[in-house]
Amino acid sequence: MNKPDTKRRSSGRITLSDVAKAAGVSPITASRALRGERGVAPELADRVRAAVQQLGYVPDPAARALASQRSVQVPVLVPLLSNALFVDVLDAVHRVLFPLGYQALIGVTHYDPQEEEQLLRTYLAHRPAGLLVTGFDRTENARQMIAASGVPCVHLMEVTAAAGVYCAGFSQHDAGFAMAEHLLQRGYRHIAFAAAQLDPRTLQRAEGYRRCLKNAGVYDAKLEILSPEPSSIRLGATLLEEIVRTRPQVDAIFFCNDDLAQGGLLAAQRLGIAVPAQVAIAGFNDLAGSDQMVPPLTTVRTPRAAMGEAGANMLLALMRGQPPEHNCVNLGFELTVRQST
Amino acid sequence: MNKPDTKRRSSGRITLSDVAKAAGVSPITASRALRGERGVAPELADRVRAAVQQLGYVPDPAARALASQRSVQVPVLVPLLSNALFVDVLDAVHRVLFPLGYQALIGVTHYDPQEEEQLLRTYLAHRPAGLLVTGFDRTENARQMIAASGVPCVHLMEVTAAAGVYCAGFSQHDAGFAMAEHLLQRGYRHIAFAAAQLDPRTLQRAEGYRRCLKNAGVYDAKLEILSPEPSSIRLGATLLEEIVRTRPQVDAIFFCNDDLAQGGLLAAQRLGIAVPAQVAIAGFNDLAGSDQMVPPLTTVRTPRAAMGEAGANMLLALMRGQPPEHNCVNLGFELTVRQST
DNA sequence: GACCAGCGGGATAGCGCTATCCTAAATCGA
DNA sequence: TCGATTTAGGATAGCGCTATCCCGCTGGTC
Repeated sequence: MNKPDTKRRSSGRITLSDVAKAAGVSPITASRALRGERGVAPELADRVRAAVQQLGYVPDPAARALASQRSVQVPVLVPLLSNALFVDVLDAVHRVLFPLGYQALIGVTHYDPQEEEQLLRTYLAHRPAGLLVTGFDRTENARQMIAASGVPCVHLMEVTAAAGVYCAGFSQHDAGFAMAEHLLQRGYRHIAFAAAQLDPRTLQRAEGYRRCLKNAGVYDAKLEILSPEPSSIRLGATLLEEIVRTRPQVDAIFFCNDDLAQGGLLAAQRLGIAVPAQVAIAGFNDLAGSDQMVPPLTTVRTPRAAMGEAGANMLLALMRGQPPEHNCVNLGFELTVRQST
Repeated sequence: MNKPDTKRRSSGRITLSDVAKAAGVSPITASRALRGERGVAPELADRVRAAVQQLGYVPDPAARALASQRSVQVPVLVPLLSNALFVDVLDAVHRVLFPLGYQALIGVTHYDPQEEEQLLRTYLAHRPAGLLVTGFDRTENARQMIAASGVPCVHLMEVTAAAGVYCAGFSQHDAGFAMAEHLLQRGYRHIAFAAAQLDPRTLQRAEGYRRCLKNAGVYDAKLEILSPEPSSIRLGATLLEEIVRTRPQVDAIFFCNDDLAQGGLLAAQRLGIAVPAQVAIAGFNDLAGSDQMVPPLTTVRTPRAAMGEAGANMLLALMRGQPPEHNCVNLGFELTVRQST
């Protein structure tokens, strides 16, 4: 009759002690064996692993986090989930981190620095193992919280030359420049830039466009149509209609994202405007469907999966205490010319 | 000179004890005050809240989880993120749970029951507060793990009459039936069903379509085109091409998802097939862009945000120990007739 | 052969919070 | 008025794991 001690709160869960007992070692040794820490005699380690198997032991992440001051969680802060762009990045991140036991926590900032700050506060309280954030644009407070926490952090989507910052992305500016250049080469001279959301990366692309057209001496500020509304296919249609109505001289439109471009293309079709004969249309990101449009959409293929993967791997190195090879990985982009320009 | 005790491991973190000390109460009272548990004199509670504010205290979720045997995490298992459908559901779930301090953990099963089982094993080890899963189709093992864990669980996307099961969804079968009925009413008699992925919900829609056409006596098994490949715009184009090539009698195509239908519509356009004059095209889910297609796509609007919201609210009730009003919420669907049929 | 670094194993003591029990004061009936 | 409840606050003891210190044992060094 082993009457349970009066004050037991046990959850019936199989604990490390159970494993240790079964393996005939002390709990600490079992712990070390499972984490592959320090020297544990191979034979003991095997016994521990066998006991784990036999008992179906699963470590308790909460206890682990509490004792070691570090969890397995990796918050990933993205602006939106409704843009396929970020979904692809997340997917790649998850694919790298999950098999290694890390938990990607998805945080949605809605492009709002205040909201991001709030999310960071919450997530940092969870003692995350690492942190992935989108771009460099955030409140001073947020920056300091990240720095003060000591949690390794990798920035996605953009690149910078700044020291001590880890990032995996590409030059949004150069990509915008490249597309504008392509349109110039095709002979267009009244090239509009239609953008939504106006997040930092969109503005960098706008700057690339601007710089390129200025170099060629064909820049016209009136041909920039910047809407703060969220990007969508419908908005793309609206923007195209507005452009053809108010700026009839426009012979090409560079949309800052493919959903806008797709909407623009469909609107052109509805209005009986020939693409690219009357107006050329270009997009950005090469989202799903752009290659199927009629005509297929010229766009810039961005390294979404590669950014997620590279960022996650870089973070992995940092979390393990190994400085990664490069601070900043520039993954480039690929101008994808199809029949809409 | 207060030399730290020899064996301090303190992380410098502000703890509940600090708050309690500042408020002049015991840690337990502070804990109770913050959780709004039992009776704590309003004045003391105020003092505690003030101390929290002043010190910038944030509770440690790991410690909390360890002590209370329950975390604030809510895993949400969805098949894919690349289908906007699930992203909308997730977004709604997050919107409900996050403000109340819960953490939605996103798990992607890739439509694979084994993978789902593995994810469940991992997530259940985290002592989640609740669980949201997609549909009812899972391994027996997975079902038992959920039941044994005692974690409240709500099923999304489908409905069932089974007792003791919580769900928020709509009848996929009836939705498939309704679309088929609409096509019949429009006078189409050779109605093809084109599907991809072939997950349980797709098959339920297929069954609805089948039942409806059989009732009308116009069912033809040869007009079902079922592809196990993942659903995509491109695949929709391929399927349409295949249908017009091999089944020239077809006068309407019911695609099981809007991405397929959009791809089909674009392919028809490329092939010079008039929609709906030569072939009518219908989709499912009313995804972004379907209303912008040329012609706009007839589809079924599904209650994605509502399912996420209702499911999360139901789970909330369960997590608080209150049985929800209904076991199963049927959120219906809406046939959205546009010009493609 | 004494000495010291290196290594494998274990005992101990928390990590920060809450479940549980306890006590003393307040409330309540009859 | 007095015992029986109820109530508010606190003391205590973990939750399950790992950081930290400790010890005994090699095995080389001079």
